[in-house]
Amino acid sequence: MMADVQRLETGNGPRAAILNAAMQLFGKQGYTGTSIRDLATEVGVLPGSLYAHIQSKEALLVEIVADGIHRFITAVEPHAHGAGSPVDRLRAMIVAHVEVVAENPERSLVVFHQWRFLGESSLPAAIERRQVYEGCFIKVMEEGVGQGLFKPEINQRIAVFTILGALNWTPEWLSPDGRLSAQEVGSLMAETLLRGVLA
Amino acid sequence: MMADVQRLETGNGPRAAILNAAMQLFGKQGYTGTSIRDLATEVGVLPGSLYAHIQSKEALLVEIVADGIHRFITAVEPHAHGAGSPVDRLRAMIVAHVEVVAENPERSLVVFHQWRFLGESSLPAAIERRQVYEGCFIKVMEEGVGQGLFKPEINQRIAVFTILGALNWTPEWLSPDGRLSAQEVGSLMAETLLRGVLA
DNA sequence: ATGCTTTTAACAAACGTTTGTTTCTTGGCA
DNA sequence: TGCCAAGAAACAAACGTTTGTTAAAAGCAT
Repeated sequence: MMADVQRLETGNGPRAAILNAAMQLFGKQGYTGTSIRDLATEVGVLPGSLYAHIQSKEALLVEIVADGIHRFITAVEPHAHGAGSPVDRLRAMIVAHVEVVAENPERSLVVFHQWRFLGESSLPAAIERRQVYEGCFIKVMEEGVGQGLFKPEINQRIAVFTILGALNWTPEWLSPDGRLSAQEVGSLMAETLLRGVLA
Repeated sequence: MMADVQRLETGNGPRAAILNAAMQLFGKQGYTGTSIRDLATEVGVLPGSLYAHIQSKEALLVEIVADGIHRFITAVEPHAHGAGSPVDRLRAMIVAHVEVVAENPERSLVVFHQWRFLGESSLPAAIERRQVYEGCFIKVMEEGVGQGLFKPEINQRIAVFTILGALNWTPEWLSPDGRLSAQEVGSLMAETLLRGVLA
Protein backbone atom coordinates (compact mmCIF):
# COMPACT_ATOMS: atom_id res chain seq x y z
CA MET A 1 0.00 0.00 0.00
CA MET A 2 1.30 3.42 -0.83
CA ALA A 3 2.62 5.23 2.17
CA ASP A 4 1.75 8.71 1.07
CA VAL A 5 -1.38 8.85 -0.99
CA GLN A 6 -1.77 12.34 -2.34
CA ARG A 7 -5.51 12.83 -2.23
CA LEU A 8 -5.06 16.54 -1.76
CA GLU A 9 -4.80 19.25 -4.32
CA THR A 10 -2.36 18.31 -7.04
CA GLY A 11 0.87 20.21 -6.90
CA ASN A 12 2.55 21.65 -3.89
CA GLY A 13 3.56 25.06 -2.77
CA PRO A 14 1.87 27.52 -0.48
CA ARG A 15 -1.07 28.04 -2.76
CA ALA A 16 -2.07 24.39 -2.64
CA ALA A 17 -1.70 24.41 1.13
CA ILE A 18 -4.08 27.36 1.35
CA LEU A 19 -6.63 25.73 -0.94
CA ASN A 20 -6.45 22.56 1.09
CA ALA A 21 -6.94 24.32 4.38
CA ALA A 22 -9.81 26.32 2.89
CA MET A 23 -11.48 23.11 1.69
CA GLN A 24 -11.22 21.63 5.14
CA LEU A 25 -12.52 24.71 6.95
CA PHE A 26 -15.24 25.59 4.45
CA GLY A 27 -16.44 22.02 4.65
CA LYS A 28 -16.42 21.88 8.43
CA GLN A 29 -17.55 25.39 9.38
CA GLY A 30 -19.10 26.62 6.17
CA TYR A 31 -17.91 29.49 3.97
CA THR A 32 -19.52 32.28 5.99
CA GLY A 33 -18.48 30.58 9.22
CA THR A 34 -14.82 30.61 8.24
CA SER A 35 -12.78 33.80 8.57
CA ILE A 36 -9.58 34.72 6.82
CA ARG A 37 -7.96 34.63 10.25
CA ASP A 38 -9.19 31.07 10.80
CA LEU A 39 -7.67 30.14 7.48
CA ALA A 40 -4.38 31.89 8.23
CA THR A 41 -4.13 30.11 11.58
CA GLU A 42 -4.72 26.75 9.92
CA VAL A 43 -2.05 27.47 7.32
CA GLY A 44 0.30 28.80 9.96
CA VAL A 45 0.65 32.30 8.61
CA LEU A 46 -0.55 35.78 9.44
CA PRO A 47 -3.81 36.87 7.79
CA GLY A 48 -2.32 39.44 5.47
CA SER A 49 0.24 36.97 4.17
CA LEU A 50 -2.46 34.98 2.43
CA TYR A 51 -3.05 37.77 -0.04
CA ALA A 52 0.30 37.17 -1.68
CA HIS A 53 -1.23 33.94 -3.01
CA ILE A 54 -4.96 34.48 -3.31
CA GLN A 55 -7.03 37.21 -4.79
CA SER A 56 -9.87 37.11 -2.28
CA LYS A 57 -11.78 34.83 0.04
CA GLU A 58 -14.47 34.38 -2.56
CA ALA A 59 -11.93 33.48 -5.24
CA LEU A 60 -11.00 30.53 -3.05
CA LEU A 61 -14.59 29.37 -2.96
CA VAL A 62 -14.96 29.82 -6.70
CA GLU A 63 -11.89 27.73 -7.36
CA ILE A 64 -12.83 24.96 -4.91
CA VAL A 65 -16.39 24.66 -6.17
CA ALA A 66 -15.50 24.86 -9.85
CA ASP A 67 -12.75 22.29 -9.49
CA GLY A 68 -15.01 20.08 -7.36
CA ILE A 69 -17.89 20.02 -9.82
CA HIS A 70 -15.41 19.40 -12.58
CA ARG A 71 -14.14 16.30 -10.82
CA PHE A 72 -17.64 14.89 -10.46
CA ILE A 73 -18.54 15.58 -14.06
CA THR A 74 -15.25 14.21 -15.35
CA ALA A 75 -15.71 10.99 -13.39
CA VAL A 76 -19.41 10.43 -14.08
CA GLU A 77 -20.23 11.91 -17.49
CA PRO A 78 -18.32 9.32 -19.58
CA HIS A 79 -20.43 6.56 -18.07
CA ALA A 80 -23.62 8.47 -18.82
CA HIS A 81 -22.75 8.52 -22.49
CA GLY A 82 -21.22 5.07 -22.47
CA ALA A 83 -22.14 2.09 -24.59
CA GLY A 84 -23.61 -0.28 -22.02
CA SER A 85 -27.20 -0.62 -20.94
CA PRO A 86 -28.76 2.17 -18.88
CA VAL A 87 -28.69 -0.18 -15.89
CA ASP A 88 -24.98 -0.77 -16.11
CA ARG A 89 -24.33 2.88 -16.85
CA LEU A 90 -26.33 4.10 -13.86
CA ARG A 91 -24.51 1.64 -11.65
CA ALA A 92 -21.14 2.86 -12.87
CA MET A 93 -22.20 6.48 -12.34
CA ILE A 94 -23.19 5.81 -8.74
CA VAL A 95 -19.91 4.04 -8.01
CA ALA A 96 -17.93 6.82 -9.67
CA HIS A 97 -19.76 9.45 -7.65
CA VAL A 98 -19.03 7.72 -4.36
CA GLU A 99 -15.40 7.32 -5.33
CA VAL A 100 -15.05 11.05 -5.94
CA VAL A 101 -16.67 11.77 -2.58
CA ALA A 102 -14.33 9.36 -0.81
CA GLU A 103 -11.37 11.00 -2.49
CA ASN A 104 -12.07 14.09 -0.39
CA PRO A 105 -15.34 14.34 1.58
CA GLU A 106 -14.66 17.89 2.74
CA ARG A 107 -14.36 19.13 -0.79
CA SER A 108 -17.64 17.42 -1.61
CA LEU A 109 -19.31 19.13 1.32
CA VAL A 110 -18.19 22.48 -0.09
CA VAL A 111 -19.42 21.58 -3.56
CA PHE A 112 -22.85 20.49 -2.33
CA HIS A 113 -23.50 23.02 0.42
CA GLN A 114 -21.38 26.14 -0.02
CA TRP A 115 -22.02 26.97 -3.65
CA ARG A 116 -24.87 29.25 -2.51
CA PHE A 117 -22.33 31.79 -1.33
CA LEU A 118 -20.76 32.30 -4.72
CA GLY A 119 -21.07 35.85 -5.97
CA GLU A 120 -23.44 36.83 -8.73
CA SER A 121 -20.68 36.62 -11.30
CA SER A 122 -19.72 33.02 -10.65
CA LEU A 123 -22.98 31.57 -9.36
CA PRO A 124 -24.73 31.09 -12.74
CA ALA A 125 -21.84 29.08 -14.13
CA ALA A 126 -21.81 26.83 -11.07
CA ILE A 127 -25.55 26.26 -11.29
CA GLU A 128 -25.22 25.44 -14.95
CA ARG A 129 -22.51 22.87 -14.24
CA ARG A 130 -24.64 21.32 -11.54
CA GLN A 131 -27.50 21.00 -13.96
CA VAL A 132 -25.22 19.35 -16.44
CA TYR A 133 -24.35 16.84 -13.74
CA GLU A 134 -27.95 16.17 -12.79
CA GLY A 135 -28.77 15.99 -16.48
CA CYS A 136 -26.49 12.98 -16.81
CA PHE A 137 -28.65 11.05 -14.38
CA ILE A 138 -31.90 12.27 -15.91
CA LYS A 139 -30.72 11.22 -19.36
CA VAL A 140 -29.83 7.69 -18.29
CA MET A 141 -33.04 7.40 -16.32
CA GLU A 142 -35.09 8.40 -19.36
CA GLU A 143 -33.29 5.93 -21.58
CA GLY A 144 -33.83 3.19 -19.02
CA VAL A 145 -37.54 3.86 -18.95
CA GLY A 146 -37.62 4.18 -22.73
CA GLN A 147 -36.02 0.78 -23.16
CA GLY A 148 -38.39 -0.79 -20.67
CA LEU A 149 -35.58 -1.52 -18.23
CA PHE A 150 -36.92 0.75 -15.52
CA LYS A 151 -40.39 0.68 -14.07
CA PRO A 152 -42.62 2.70 -16.41
CA GLU A 153 -44.84 3.98 -13.63
CA ILE A 154 -42.06 5.60 -11.58
CA ASN A 155 -41.94 9.35 -11.39
CA GLN A 156 -38.61 10.00 -13.08
CA ARG A 157 -38.10 13.36 -11.44
CA ILE A 158 -38.56 11.91 -7.99
CA ALA A 159 -36.53 8.80 -8.73
CA VAL A 160 -33.60 10.93 -9.84
CA PHE A 161 -33.88 13.20 -6.81
CA THR A 162 -34.01 10.15 -4.56
CA ILE A 163 -30.83 8.78 -6.06
CA LEU A 164 -29.04 12.12 -6.14
CA GLY A 165 -30.15 12.84 -2.58
CA ALA A 166 -28.67 9.60 -1.32
CA LEU A 167 -25.47 10.36 -3.24
CA ASN A 168 -25.22 13.99 -2.17
CA TRP A 169 -25.54 13.00 1.46
CA THR A 170 -22.63 10.56 1.35
CA PRO A 171 -19.91 13.10 2.29
CA GLU A 172 -21.78 13.50 5.56
CA TRP A 173 -20.99 9.97 6.72
CA LEU A 174 -18.57 8.33 4.30
CA SER A 175 -15.12 7.73 5.78
CA PRO A 176 -12.25 7.27 3.32
CA ASP A 177 -10.52 5.11 5.92
CA GLY A 178 -13.53 2.91 6.68
CA ARG A 179 -13.62 -0.85 6.47
CA LEU A 180 -15.28 -0.80 3.07
CA SER A 181 -13.60 0.78 0.08
CA ALA A 182 -15.35 3.52 -1.84
CA GLN A 183 -15.87 1.08 -4.66
CA GLU A 184 -17.59 -1.37 -2.30
CA VAL A 185 -19.77 1.32 -0.72
CA GLY A 186 -20.70 2.59 -4.16
CA SER A 187 -21.59 -0.88 -5.35
CA LEU A 188 -23.80 -1.50 -2.32
CA MET A 189 -25.58 1.82 -2.80
CA ALA A 190 -25.98 1.18 -6.50
CA GLU A 191 -27.46 -2.23 -5.75
CA THR A 192 -29.99 -0.72 -3.36
CA LEU A 193 -30.87 2.28 -5.51
CA LEU A 194 -31.08 0.35 -8.76
CA ARG A 195 -33.46 -2.26 -7.40
CA GLY A 196 -35.77 0.61 -6.56
CA VAL A 197 -36.22 1.54 -10.19
CA LEU A 198 -35.76 -1.70 -12.06
CA ALA A 199 -38.72 -3.05 -13.97
CA MET B 1 -30.50 33.73 35.38
CA MET B 2 -32.12 30.85 33.55
CA ALA B 3 -34.22 31.83 30.55
CA ASP B 4 -37.28 29.68 30.19
CA VAL B 5 -37.41 27.87 26.89
CA GLN B 6 -40.53 28.89 25.13
CA ARG B 7 -42.14 26.55 22.67
CA LEU B 8 -42.43 27.52 19.08
CA GLU B 9 -46.02 28.49 18.51
CA THR B 10 -47.37 29.05 15.06
CA GLY B 11 -49.10 32.24 14.23
CA ASN B 12 -49.38 34.89 16.86
CA GLY B 13 -47.12 37.43 18.42
CA PRO B 14 -43.99 39.20 17.26
CA ARG B 15 -41.91 36.42 18.70
CA ALA B 16 -43.41 33.90 16.28
CA ALA B 17 -42.79 36.34 13.42
CA ILE B 18 -39.13 36.57 14.38
CA LEU B 19 -38.75 32.81 14.65
CA ASN B 20 -40.41 32.39 11.29
CA ALA B 21 -38.17 34.93 9.60
CA ALA B 22 -35.13 33.35 11.26
CA MET B 23 -36.16 29.94 9.94
CA GLN B 24 -36.45 31.34 6.44
CA LEU B 25 -33.12 33.19 6.53
CA PHE B 26 -31.13 30.52 8.35
CA GLY B 27 -32.41 28.00 5.85
CA LYS B 28 -31.62 30.14 2.83
CA GLN B 29 -28.36 31.84 3.87
CA GLY B 30 -27.21 29.66 6.73
CA TYR B 31 -26.83 30.63 10.37
CA THR B 32 -23.43 32.28 10.03
CA GLY B 33 -24.51 33.87 6.78
CA THR B 34 -27.46 35.61 8.38
CA SER B 35 -26.91 38.76 10.41
CA ILE B 36 -29.14 40.22 13.09
CA ARG B 37 -29.60 43.14 10.71
CA ASP B 38 -30.77 40.79 7.95
CA LEU B 39 -33.25 39.34 10.37
CA ALA B 40 -34.42 42.74 11.55
CA THR B 41 -34.91 43.88 7.97
CA GLU B 42 -36.97 40.79 7.17
CA VAL B 43 -39.13 41.34 10.24
CA GLY B 44 -39.43 45.05 9.45
CA VAL B 45 -37.79 46.34 12.58
CA LEU B 46 -34.49 47.87 13.65
CA PRO B 47 -31.80 45.45 14.85
CA GLY B 48 -31.90 46.35 18.51
CA SER B 49 -35.64 45.96 18.68
CA LEU B 50 -35.31 42.21 18.29
CA TYR B 51 -33.74 41.88 21.71
CA ALA B 52 -37.01 42.73 23.40
CA HIS B 53 -38.19 39.31 22.20
CA ILE B 54 -35.14 37.09 21.94
CA GLN B 55 -32.26 36.36 24.23
CA SER B 56 -29.60 36.01 21.54
CA LYS B 57 -29.03 34.97 17.96
CA GLU B 58 -27.92 31.55 19.07
CA ALA B 59 -31.00 31.08 21.25
CA LEU B 60 -33.01 31.38 18.05
CA LEU B 61 -31.04 28.57 16.45
CA VAL B 62 -31.34 26.42 19.55
CA GLU B 63 -35.10 26.81 19.56
CA ILE B 64 -35.55 26.23 15.84
CA VAL B 65 -33.37 23.13 15.77
CA ALA B 66 -34.81 21.62 18.96
CA ASP B 67 -38.36 22.19 17.83
CA GLY B 68 -37.53 20.89 14.35
CA ILE B 69 -36.01 17.64 15.52
CA HIS B 70 -38.92 17.23 17.89
CA ARG B 71 -41.37 17.44 14.99
CA PHE B 72 -39.56 14.75 13.05
CA ILE B 73 -39.33 12.42 16.02
CA THR B 74 -42.95 13.00 16.98
CA ALA B 75 -44.13 12.21 13.47
CA VAL B 76 -41.89 9.21 12.78
CA GLU B 77 -41.19 7.46 16.08
CA PRO B 78 -44.72 6.08 16.61
CA HIS B 79 -44.50 4.25 13.31
CA ALA B 80 -41.12 2.80 14.23
CA HIS B 81 -42.64 1.19 17.30
CA GLY B 82 -45.92 0.39 15.60
CA ALA B 83 -47.59 -2.96 15.26
CA GLY B 84 -47.38 -3.58 11.53
CA SER B 85 -44.65 -5.36 9.63
CA PRO B 86 -41.26 -3.67 9.31
CA VAL B 87 -42.05 -3.10 5.65
CA ASP B 88 -45.23 -1.20 6.38
CA ARG B 89 -43.62 0.65 9.25
CA LEU B 90 -40.64 1.77 7.20
CA ARG B 91 -42.99 2.94 4.47
CA ALA B 92 -45.03 4.93 6.97
CA MET B 93 -41.87 6.47 8.44
CA ILE B 94 -40.67 7.62 5.03
CA VAL B 95 -44.03 9.18 4.21
CA ALA B 96 -44.17 10.87 7.61
CA HIS B 97 -40.69 12.28 7.17
CA VAL B 98 -41.52 13.77 3.78
CA GLU B 99 -44.71 15.25 5.17
CA VAL B 100 -42.80 17.03 7.93
CA VAL B 101 -40.33 18.36 5.35
CA ALA B 102 -43.15 19.61 3.14
CA GLU B 103 -44.75 21.34 6.10
CA ASN B 104 -41.78 23.70 6.14
CA PRO B 105 -38.74 22.93 3.98
CA GLU B 106 -36.75 25.88 5.32
CA ARG B 107 -37.05 24.64 8.86
CA SER B 108 -35.87 21.22 7.71
CA LEU B 109 -32.85 22.80 6.05
CA VAL B 110 -31.94 24.41 9.36
CA VAL B 111 -32.40 21.15 11.23
CA PHE B 112 -30.24 19.17 8.81
CA HIS B 113 -27.52 21.69 8.02
CA GLN B 114 -27.27 24.39 10.69
CA TRP B 115 -27.14 22.29 13.86
CA ARG B 116 -23.33 22.41 13.60
CA PHE B 117 -23.37 25.99 14.78
CA LEU B 118 -25.05 25.27 18.08
CA GLY B 119 -22.90 26.20 21.06
CA GLU B 120 -21.20 23.62 23.21
CA SER B 121 -24.01 23.71 25.71
CA SER B 122 -26.80 22.78 23.33
CA LEU B 123 -24.96 20.75 20.71
CA PRO B 124 -24.76 17.43 22.61
CA ALA B 125 -28.50 17.34 23.21
CA ALA B 126 -29.18 18.01 19.53
CA ILE B 127 -26.80 15.26 18.45
CA GLU B 128 -28.43 12.87 20.89
CA ARG B 129 -31.87 13.63 19.47
CA ARG B 130 -30.60 13.09 15.95
CA GLN B 131 -29.25 9.72 16.96
CA VAL B 132 -32.58 8.82 18.45
CA TYR B 133 -34.14 9.65 15.11
CA GLU B 134 -31.65 7.63 13.11
CA GLY B 135 -32.05 4.85 15.64
CA CYS B 136 -35.69 4.53 14.66
CA PHE B 137 -34.69 3.62 11.12
CA ILE B 138 -31.90 1.31 12.23
CA LYS B 139 -34.28 -0.53 14.55
CA VAL B 140 -36.88 -1.16 11.86
CA MET B 141 -34.19 -2.13 9.38
CA GLU B 142 -32.79 -4.69 11.80
CA GLU B 143 -36.21 -6.13 12.48
CA GLY B 144 -36.88 -6.38 8.77
CA VAL B 145 -33.69 -8.29 8.19
CA GLY B 146 -34.35 -10.43 11.27
CA GLN B 147 -37.76 -11.43 9.97
CA GLY B 148 -36.39 -12.24 6.56
CA LEU B 149 -38.34 -9.42 4.94
CA PHE B 150 -35.26 -7.49 3.87
CA LYS B 151 -32.37 -8.84 1.90
CA PRO B 152 -30.03 -10.57 4.33
CA GLU B 153 -26.91 -9.65 2.40
CA ILE B 154 -27.46 -5.89 2.46
CA ASN B 155 -25.16 -3.78 4.58
CA GLN B 156 -27.63 -2.37 7.08
CA ARG B 157 -25.54 0.66 7.93
CA ILE B 158 -25.23 1.65 4.31
CA ALA B 159 -28.85 0.88 3.53
CA VAL B 160 -30.00 3.15 6.36
CA PHE B 161 -27.62 5.94 5.30
CA THR B 162 -28.88 5.60 1.73
CA ILE B 163 -32.48 6.00 2.85
CA LEU B 164 -31.74 8.78 5.33
CA GLY B 165 -29.62 10.55 2.73
CA ALA B 166 -32.42 10.54 0.20
CA LEU B 167 -34.79 11.81 2.90
CA ASN B 168 -32.47 14.47 4.29
CA TRP B 169 -31.97 15.88 0.83
CA THR B 170 -35.68 16.36 0.16
CA PRO B 171 -35.90 19.90 1.60
CA GLU B 172 -33.47 20.89 -1.12
CA TRP B 173 -35.95 20.24 -3.92
CA LEU B 174 -39.38 19.47 -2.45
CA SER B 175 -41.96 22.16 -3.11
CA PRO B 176 -44.99 22.25 -0.81
CA ASP B 177 -47.00 23.76 -3.65
CA GLY B 178 -45.95 21.22 -6.26
CA ARG B 179 -48.25 19.09 -8.32
CA LEU B 180 -47.80 16.11 -6.08
CA SER B 181 -48.79 16.20 -2.44
CA ALA B 182 -46.27 15.39 0.25
CA GLN B 183 -48.07 12.14 0.84
CA GLU B 184 -47.74 11.22 -2.82
CA VAL B 185 -44.07 12.15 -2.99
CA GLY B 186 -43.42 10.21 0.19
CA SER B 187 -45.20 7.16 -1.18
CA LEU B 188 -43.20 7.27 -4.40
CA MET B 189 -39.93 7.60 -2.52
CA ALA B 190 -40.93 4.82 -0.14
CA GLU B 191 -41.77 2.61 -3.10
CA THR B 192 -38.36 3.21 -4.65
CA LEU B 193 -36.36 2.94 -1.44
CA LEU B 194 -38.20 -0.12 -0.13
CA ARG B 195 -37.74 -2.12 -3.29
CA GLY B 196 -34.01 -1.56 -2.82
CA VAL B 197 -33.96 -3.51 0.42
CA LEU B 198 -36.80 -6.01 0.06
CA ALA B 199 -35.91 -9.70 0.00
C1' DA C 1 20.20 44.49 -5.80
C1' DT C 2 16.20 42.03 -7.64
C1' DG C 3 12.03 39.42 -6.80
C1' DC C 4 9.06 36.97 -3.74
C1' DT C 5 7.17 36.42 0.59
C1' DT C 6 6.17 37.73 5.27
C1' DT C 7 5.37 40.99 8.95
C1' DT C 8 3.31 44.91 10.85
C1' DA C 9 -0.17 48.00 11.08
C1' DA C 10 -4.10 49.81 9.87
C1' DC C 11 -8.42 50.62 7.30
C1' DA C 12 -13.60 50.88 6.69
C1' DA C 13 -17.38 48.17 7.20
C1' DA C 14 -20.21 44.87 9.41
C1' DC C 15 -20.85 42.07 13.44
C1' DG C 16 -23.92 40.91 17.93
C1' DT C 17 -25.56 43.38 21.58
C1' DT C 18 -26.91 47.10 25.05
C1' DT C 19 -28.73 51.35 26.30
C1' DG C 20 -31.96 55.32 27.11
C1' DT C 21 -35.85 57.18 25.22
C1' DT C 22 -40.07 57.64 22.50
C1' DT C 23 -44.33 55.96 20.67
C1' DC C 24 -48.45 53.24 20.65
C1' DT C 25 -51.87 50.48 22.99
C1' DT C 26 -54.53 49.12 26.74
C1' DG C 27 -57.19 48.81 31.06
C1' DG C 28 -58.77 50.66 35.52
C1' DC C 29 -60.98 54.21 37.95
C1' DA C 30 -63.17 58.71 38.58
C1' DT D 1 -66.91 59.29 29.14
C1' DG D 2 -62.51 61.22 30.21
C1' DC D 3 -58.01 60.70 32.27
C1' DC D 4 -53.94 58.56 33.23
C1' DA D 5 -50.85 55.07 34.66
C1' DA D 6 -48.81 50.87 32.91
C1' DG D 7 -47.08 47.81 29.32
C1' DA D 8 -45.39 46.59 25.15
C1' DA D 9 -42.77 47.56 21.28
C1' DA D 10 -39.80 50.16 18.34
C1' DC D 11 -36.40 53.71 17.67
C1' DA D 12 -31.88 55.92 17.65
C1' DA D 13 -27.40 55.64 18.87
C1' DA D 14 -23.58 53.69 20.39
C1' DC D 15 -20.45 49.87 22.52
C1' DG D 16 -16.45 46.78 21.62
C1' DT D 17 -15.16 43.19 18.48
C1' DT D 18 -14.47 40.89 14.20
C1' DT D 19 -14.81 41.04 9.35
C1' DG D 20 -12.13 41.14 4.55
C1' DT D 21 -8.66 43.61 2.74
C1' DT D 22 -4.72 46.75 1.88
C1' DA D 23 -0.22 49.40 2.06
C1' DA D 24 4.33 50.03 3.63
C1' DA D 25 8.32 48.06 5.59
C1' DA D 26 11.37 44.12 6.40
C1' DG D 27 13.49 39.42 5.47
C1' DC D 28 15.63 36.46 2.49
C1' DA D 29 16.75 33.80 -1.07
C1' DT D 30 19.08 34.13 -5.85
